Amino acid sequence: MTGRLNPNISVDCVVFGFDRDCLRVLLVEREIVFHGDTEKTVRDYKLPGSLVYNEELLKDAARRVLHDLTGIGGICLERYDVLDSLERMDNRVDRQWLEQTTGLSIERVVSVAFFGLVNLNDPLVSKVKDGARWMNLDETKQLPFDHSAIIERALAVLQQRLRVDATAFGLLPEKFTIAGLQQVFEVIGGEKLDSRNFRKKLKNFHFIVPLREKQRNVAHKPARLYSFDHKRFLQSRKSISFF
Amino acid sequence: MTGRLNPNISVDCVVFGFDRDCLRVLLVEREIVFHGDTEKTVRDYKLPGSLVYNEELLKDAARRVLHDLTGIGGICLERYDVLDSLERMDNRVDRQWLEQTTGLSIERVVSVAFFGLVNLNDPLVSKVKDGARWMNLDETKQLPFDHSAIIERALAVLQQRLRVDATAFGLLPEKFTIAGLQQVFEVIGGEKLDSRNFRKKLKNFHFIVPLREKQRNVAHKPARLYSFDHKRFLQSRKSISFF
DNA sequence: CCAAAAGTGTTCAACTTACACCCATGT
DNA sequence: ACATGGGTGTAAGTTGAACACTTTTGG
Repeated sequence: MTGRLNPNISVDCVVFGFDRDCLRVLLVEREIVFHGDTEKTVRDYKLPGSLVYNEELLKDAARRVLHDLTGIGGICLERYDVLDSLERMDNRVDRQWLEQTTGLSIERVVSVAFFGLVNLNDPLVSKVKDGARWMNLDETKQLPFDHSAIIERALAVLQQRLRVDATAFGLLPEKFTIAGLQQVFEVIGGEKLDSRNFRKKLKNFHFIVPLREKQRNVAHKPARLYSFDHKRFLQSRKSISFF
Repeated sequence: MTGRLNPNISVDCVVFGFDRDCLRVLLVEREIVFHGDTEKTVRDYKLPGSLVYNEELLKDAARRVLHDLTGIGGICLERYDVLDSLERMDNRVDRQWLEQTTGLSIERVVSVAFFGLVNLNDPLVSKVKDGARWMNLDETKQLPFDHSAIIERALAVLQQRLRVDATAFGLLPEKFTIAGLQQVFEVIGGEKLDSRNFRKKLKNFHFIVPLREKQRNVAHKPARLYSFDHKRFLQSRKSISFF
């Protein structure tokens, strides 16, 4: 991307990482150098975000910024919020940091928030640039600024999507077990589900197709494997809701 | 509001007007003067919208712009979308019009969309400035640019809100009939409802309180009047969904 | 007495929730 | 043989949809 950065429009990304039995959020370390009587450096973690180019769609900007700051690419991002409070930049820290890193003079920044979801078992994604870090969701309750609230809202929207989307299957291997699928819903939904009722529900969903194969080398009754049929999913898309 | 307009950020408002048995949308006439071989003036209707001041929250901007362009004030607006396509201003007409009316040079404009809902029987709202017009929803399917789609999305969000909110009661007088309430849901939802099932559902909602009063001077069995108890509504807010 | 809208109940199908035991494998 | 997670069925309650007739008033 070339062209000029727009000093008034930014994007912020909340990327959730599914990690078997917990959810994480991708943050980037920020270094702020204060030039006072004595020079002082402060480090903290923030959501990856930055200004947008004039010729750039917001969703493209979100992907670019995410890739530049964390090294992660090729993921789906969905817009879900707009941050326009006047105090966001009042803190001077954020503004100063932005001015330092962009070389622009910053007055008003309206930020558009995106969220996405990846599988942390995928090595393409679990390894991030220096300075980026997957923080456990539980530890994000006390982030600076409004970032904790931004994450909380993103999670709520993600949970909605999960009920209606094929999102969940993006986190699973080609061949997966019902228990594996259930775990996705449990971790993201944040609550245990009854496996009998869960399976009963899936009976209606013909886009989840049983294979002849089973697990091997597990120290218990091996589970049947299933695959996700995207074509059938689109056909039956009308009236589906998980849970 | 004083200060400087930000040339990169605008708001657009979709205001629905409930008119007994139909829905309308508030549009403003726009006049574009082309300076060609012969001077030509073109008029069309657009959603009320304009640039935002640097010191202004988006929701305040939306209220201000709406009031300035249409004369309507004091209504609730909810943010529901962001319009960032690069072609929006490609048309040259929109850009030229904006530059004419704001005196700014326009490069990139990201617009944040709001919607609201008013009662057209309320005379404070049914009378609008010259150049503004309540257009029947059915007639908005062929508006220029992406405005028809913007309205369609706004309607979808409004319909969701209606199921969960106290929105409907804002359109009714202090004392209303069940049939009146049902009509709100029918007009906005765009479908007839079964009155037996509708009443049955309301039985659970103790924030709709029956009065001793009845209608008078109607040429049929007079209906009982009800009132909306906002306190009780907030208490029972947990698990409510109309329909 | 007529027109017009108000008001009222039942049945059926579909879905949700809660709950406990046997099964197939690896060690 | 045992530990581990896989897999199954039923009963009770709730919800949503369909459907027709009697009541009360004004004219």
